[in-house]
Amino acid sequence: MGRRAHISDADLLTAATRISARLGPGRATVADIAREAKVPIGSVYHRVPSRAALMADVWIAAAERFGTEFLMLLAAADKLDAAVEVALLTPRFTRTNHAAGVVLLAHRRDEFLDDAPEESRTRAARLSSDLQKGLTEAARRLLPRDKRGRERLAVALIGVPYGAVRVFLPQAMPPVELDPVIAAAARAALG
Amino acid sequence: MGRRAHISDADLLTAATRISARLGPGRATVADIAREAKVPIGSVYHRVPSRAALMADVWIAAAERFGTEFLMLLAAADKLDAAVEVALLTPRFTRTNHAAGVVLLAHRRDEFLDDAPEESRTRAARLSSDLQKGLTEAARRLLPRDKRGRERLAVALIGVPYGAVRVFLPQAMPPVELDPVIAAAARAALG
DNA sequence: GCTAAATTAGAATATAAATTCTATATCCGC
DNA sequence: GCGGATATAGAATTTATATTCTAATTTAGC
Repeated sequence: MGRRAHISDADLLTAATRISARLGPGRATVADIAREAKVPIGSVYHRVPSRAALMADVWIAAAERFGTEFLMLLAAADKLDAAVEVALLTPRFTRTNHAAGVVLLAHRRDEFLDDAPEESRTRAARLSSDLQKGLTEAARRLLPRDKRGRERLAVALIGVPYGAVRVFLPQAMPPVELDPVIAAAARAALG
Repeated sequence: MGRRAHISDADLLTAATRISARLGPGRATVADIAREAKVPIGSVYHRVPSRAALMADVWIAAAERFGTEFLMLLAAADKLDAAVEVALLTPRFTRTNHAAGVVLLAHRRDEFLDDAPEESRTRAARLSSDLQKGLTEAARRLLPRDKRGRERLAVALIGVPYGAVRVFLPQAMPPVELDPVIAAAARAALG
């Protein structure tokens, strides 16, 4: 077999997520991440081919977790009022997964993906296109009259909660009192 | 007197604003900015003491332009419906000043200020505190019953339009059809 | 207990970009 | 038209980090 690792790959990803949430992906150095994970710098390069690949993994892991839930809820929404519930995923996810929430909401996707290897880019592109598809389909169902239905849905279910939560991130947690405000705003944005 | 400069300080700031809007402040190199401004690298250092100070200036200039208008409108708002108009400043400002809008909305304040010299930090802190003061005062006037009035106002007039516009930035322009959606959402968020 | 595999460990090297330095050009008032 | 002031110009240096390299450990199976 060989020597067993101090930490798992998941632990490294968690450390990288925490550090890049705190400092932003551009300022998260490999040394910072290694320190947070309590492994030497060299060990990091046994797990991942490059800092850029690790950063991409951080974003992809966070986006996958959020996206899966989002699309599940969205697909199940049969009425506009049910769609409004989807908008509440953003503050809820952020409370449960603060670091991943900060990665997705307080930083930019491109900061994580700019130097990413091709494979990571492909996975990230797939996530984005899945989201677009989900929105398009939901718009056809929920806003059949609206020519710009998908855009409206994106603004109401992603943009509005995103902006509301951003008022508090990255330092603070979005308070629970925010949720009804988001719901009301999203509902109004849906027309 | 001495040799006259090829470009003005304002031109340099404009170039820095454009480049950092496009690449993000972390990836905007002095060489990139010098090229955009059509001056040699060395000349940049005749104008500003450091890259960090220039980046701080970029953010401060954008925030000052936006903040002044925002606070003026907010101070003049005497009813909730007038406050809703304030929320529309964000998409309008972004259309008129795309680069400055992207600086303020698609990047993070801290990315511009992290390494800033003390003087820039102080100016930036003043801008933030002016905004807080304006919001507090407006909350007292417009939402006297609401214990979290300032927070609510921040979410409705900053967070909501910010999130809505972010759906389109940095590549696209927020379409004019977005404005009524923002107005409706902001109005709803105000309760 | 020995050996090969897998990992820790961190020093050495490479790289990219900020900053500084040295020279050169232009301008204005005299 | 001369001299100090100010800017251009870009090469040289420094600095901060990513990446690579060489050893030294630890483990499982023989």
